Amino acid sequence: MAKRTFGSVDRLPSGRYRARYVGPDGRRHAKVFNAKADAWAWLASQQTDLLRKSWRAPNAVHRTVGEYADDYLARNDLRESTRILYAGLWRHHLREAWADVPVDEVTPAAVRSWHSKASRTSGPTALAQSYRLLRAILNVAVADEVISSNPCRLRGAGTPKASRPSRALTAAEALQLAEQLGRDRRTERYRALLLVLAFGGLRFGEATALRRSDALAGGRVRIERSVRRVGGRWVVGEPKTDAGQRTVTLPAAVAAVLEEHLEKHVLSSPDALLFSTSSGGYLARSNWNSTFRRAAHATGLPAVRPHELRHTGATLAAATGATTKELMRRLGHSSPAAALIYQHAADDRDADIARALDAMLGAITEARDGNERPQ
DNA sequence: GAATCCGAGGGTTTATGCCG
DNA sequence: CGGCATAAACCCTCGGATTC
Repeated sequence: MAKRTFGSVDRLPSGRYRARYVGPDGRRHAKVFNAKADAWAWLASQQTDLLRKSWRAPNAVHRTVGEYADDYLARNDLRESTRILYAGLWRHHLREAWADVPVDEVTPAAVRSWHSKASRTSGPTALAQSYRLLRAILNVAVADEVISSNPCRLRGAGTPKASRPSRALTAAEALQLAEQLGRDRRTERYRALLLVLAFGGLRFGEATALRRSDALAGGRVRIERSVRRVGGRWVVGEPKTDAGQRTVTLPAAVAAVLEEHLEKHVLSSPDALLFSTSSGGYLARSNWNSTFRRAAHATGLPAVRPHELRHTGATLAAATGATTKELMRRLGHSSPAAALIYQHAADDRDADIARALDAMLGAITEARDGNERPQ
């Protein structure tokens, strides 16, 4: 049942009348009048403003984009990594242009001209992300009803162009890289890591969080955590869902290399890192990247990225005919979307399926001809 | 002493998850 | 499905250590 009146009017001890209502900002607004009718009239006018979307919270109109940004970044429901990312976007791409502009003076034209100017100095992704951040910040002002609509209306400006897809290395290329790493005694300790990434399909952060005690018998590796760097500090995370926690079995040849690696490069303590820097700390991605790149260059492989090793692991697993569920488990995915990509990548299998169908059809034909079905 | 590599830092870009 | 949040990867740079 709908409320019959908007707001309420009550009588104060002084004998005057006070009109009150709860605004879209969740706060209660009030004004005192001498006459009861004036109080109701004021309520009616506020309601009209609300319906016309022209209602403005008192004192909020003149807040600047910078003030809204500060609030936005201070929200406690942002993860630290996101806050760091957004703070960087704000500092590098938005602050100079927008910090001192009152939110109600941000026009679509101003946004457009900022965007076209910024497109000359920012990369496409940074531009799209900072545009989205600006839009998100101003959306708070819209929610506050300080402005009636968001001036960020550039079509498609929030979605950067997709980059080129990454390719998976072949098993042979991965082995070639491993050999290359083994040639130099300085990079030899990276060889096992490369093989584990390529044939186990582990995420880099999962591999570098592995400890001696996670290497189980039978070439199995237990993945229970991952490590990443947030704002210059190492953060070891336990996966929130069960999907990330899993045990991956490595091919025997890789397991053998890992055994050797354990003897030569890993301290004896059960919690010694399996793949660490020479000083025993977590392996930084940038260092692994450059080592990887040098090896790739030395073997004459076309441009490859370290992450493509994971694609290798995934694609090879898919090519063995693993089901979506099996792939998800091995890769630690919580949704099938990613695993499906690899299954498509393993489309070579289609020919095998066709051959198998041929065999079945042949068998049926033979049976119809009265022959025994060959077993 | 120059060349090369390692390790670290920080900004940028991509991938994935989640939710309405 | 799109927007947003977040995780993860990429990329560049630089100082100091190591090797040649």
